[in-house]
Amino acid sequence: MPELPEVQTVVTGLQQIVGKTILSWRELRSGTVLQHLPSNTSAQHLGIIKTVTRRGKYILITTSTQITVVIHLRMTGRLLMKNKNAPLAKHTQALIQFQDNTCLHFVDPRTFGKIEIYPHDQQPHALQVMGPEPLESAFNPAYLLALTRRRTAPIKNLILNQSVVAGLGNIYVCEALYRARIRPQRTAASLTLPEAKRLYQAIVDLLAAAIAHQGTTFSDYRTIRDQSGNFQQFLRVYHKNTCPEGHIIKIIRQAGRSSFYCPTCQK
DNA sequence: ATTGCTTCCTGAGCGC
DNA sequence: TGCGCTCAGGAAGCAA
Repeated sequence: MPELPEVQTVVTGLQQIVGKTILSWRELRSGTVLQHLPSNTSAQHLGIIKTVTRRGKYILITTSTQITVVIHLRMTGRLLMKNKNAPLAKHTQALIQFQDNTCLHFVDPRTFGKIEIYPHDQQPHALQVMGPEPLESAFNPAYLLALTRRRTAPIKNLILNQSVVAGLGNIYVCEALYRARIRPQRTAASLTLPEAKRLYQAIVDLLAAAIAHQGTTFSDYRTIRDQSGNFQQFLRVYHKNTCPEGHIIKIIRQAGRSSFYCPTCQK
């Protein structure tokens, strides 16, 4: 599933659409594109792409006509750059067509992904309450330790929460907790200062390494050139039978998701 | 305020 | 071979 490193890889790839003129968008599956523009705005004149950026797991595309296109891939969404008359893959839900005969395809089998079109001064509520970017200075050991005080939720649930820290999903949370040697079911408040420091460092190092390897392809994620990521070969606990030390991995259920951890290495 | 459960959806993998 | 069942999970919405 696309988490921060995968979304960052897509956004980096999408820098090639900056400067392109949008001709139109097409919604092939009803409900995929949510339009929040005033009713007197013509959707046919979306303008020229100015920027493509990332916030958490959201992709933000701004245009010369003061429009922001917000895309969330959820679990199985893909964005693929193709030429105008390229055949449509199964589950292609929407298309953004450019004047230069290229086209951005949004493919999503499970249909949880969304494209939202906003005026530039509006954005989804989730972005307004989103926590700091983990690779920026607002996210640091002191911030993480302060947030965990008086919180009874498991540490895993806390760092999955996008309003605590942006961009982490199930894979990187499991991996970060293994690298920090902390069990996922520990209450947040039970973390010590050294543990908070380890967790911070594990998150930062892990995300940087995953970005350097174009993300993790577990099932559906691809780059915009339809290539797999390479970080899956560096996973230590997620969907593994044993950790690198040879201990048997345990699986428990938390926040509706599978937690993979090593009962020996993680305390 | 915080926590946790349910819902959305379809393909893969499994047992029989 | 093919059927039916279970599982995968991000985030909104809601209940406690």
